[in-house]
Amino acid sequence: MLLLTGLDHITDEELRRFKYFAVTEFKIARSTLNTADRTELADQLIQSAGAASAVVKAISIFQKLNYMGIANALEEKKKEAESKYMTNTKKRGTQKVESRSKAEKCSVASATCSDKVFKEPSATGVCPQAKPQKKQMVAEQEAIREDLQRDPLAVMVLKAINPFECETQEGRQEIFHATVATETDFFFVKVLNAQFKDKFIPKRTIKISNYLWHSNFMEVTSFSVVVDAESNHEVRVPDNIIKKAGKTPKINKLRTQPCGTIVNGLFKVQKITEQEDRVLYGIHDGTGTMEVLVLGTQSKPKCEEGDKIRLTFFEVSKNGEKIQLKSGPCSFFKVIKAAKPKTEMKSVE
DNA sequence: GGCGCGCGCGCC
DNA sequence: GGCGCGCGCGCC
Repeated sequence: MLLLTGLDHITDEELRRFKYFAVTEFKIARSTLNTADRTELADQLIQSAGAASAVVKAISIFQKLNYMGIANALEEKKKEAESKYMTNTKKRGTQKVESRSKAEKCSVASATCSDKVFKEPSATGVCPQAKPQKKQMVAEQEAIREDLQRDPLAVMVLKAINPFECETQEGRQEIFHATVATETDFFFVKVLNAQFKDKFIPKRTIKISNYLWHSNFMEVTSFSVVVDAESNHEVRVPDNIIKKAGKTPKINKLRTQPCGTIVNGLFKVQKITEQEDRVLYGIHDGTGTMEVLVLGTQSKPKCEEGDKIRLTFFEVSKNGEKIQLKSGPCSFFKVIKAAKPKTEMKSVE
């Protein structure tokens, strides 16, 4: 399962390079390797070297290919799995029930989970057919190297929106956004695997590890591990933080925020400018006005002056001297129609 | 010392 | 979650 998780995170081109090294590292015929897909490859590696040794060798290949993000993450997962195996072995027989319930709590997308995942790779939510663009992949690995947070962080879920389809580095997939908080802070989360939705239930405390920290938001990927916290380890979030987390920021405040700040909120529209591949919305509140740029809306939602727009995961962005809110690849945009004024009386006295 | 801004709280 | 009020702090 560890292997498969690692292999799922590389492109087809990288897979070919992996196989090139695998021929010498493992004693497998090149012809057999070449036709293997990710699942078959993982199977062959294990057949050839045994599960434990196959992981070690795979890590060494990832290191040779300089895919350090993946190598490190695999190494970490391996250690995790080993320590789990040790405790399970010790407890076996006396506390079998408890260890099983632990495994069940663990998400399907986690690499340390039951071999069910191994037999059904589609259940991991990672799309093996995806052909990410090379440049994006490099950027992603950079991010993994710099921002991968391995230590579990306990947070309380404040809010989670319904999953929706969006274009990511791994192709088109279901993602969702959430807001979570610790005792002292709240932050927004981008979850790139809709299977985690059943963990992101408001008021629940969850532990997230192997997530990416993007300076102003958290990114949970298929590589991350999300588990329910033990009932006696609940995070208690003060009311003022909960309230602040859900508030729409004031426009004058947004003007002072650095580029890249993630913005969620409900705004009143006063002007709409439609262009071919984009729509500009003029928004206002009691503190000022601002522009919202929504890119690439194939289906332009009908919006009129006076309606409101709900923005999720928009970014503060600079367009020349002008500060605006811009949609990113994973932004969510919704028009909320203004309440219709009471329809005209049919008969006037 | 006065004014203004920002934050927190409570009501709707 | 929006809105409005009040309080406290910092600057002139």
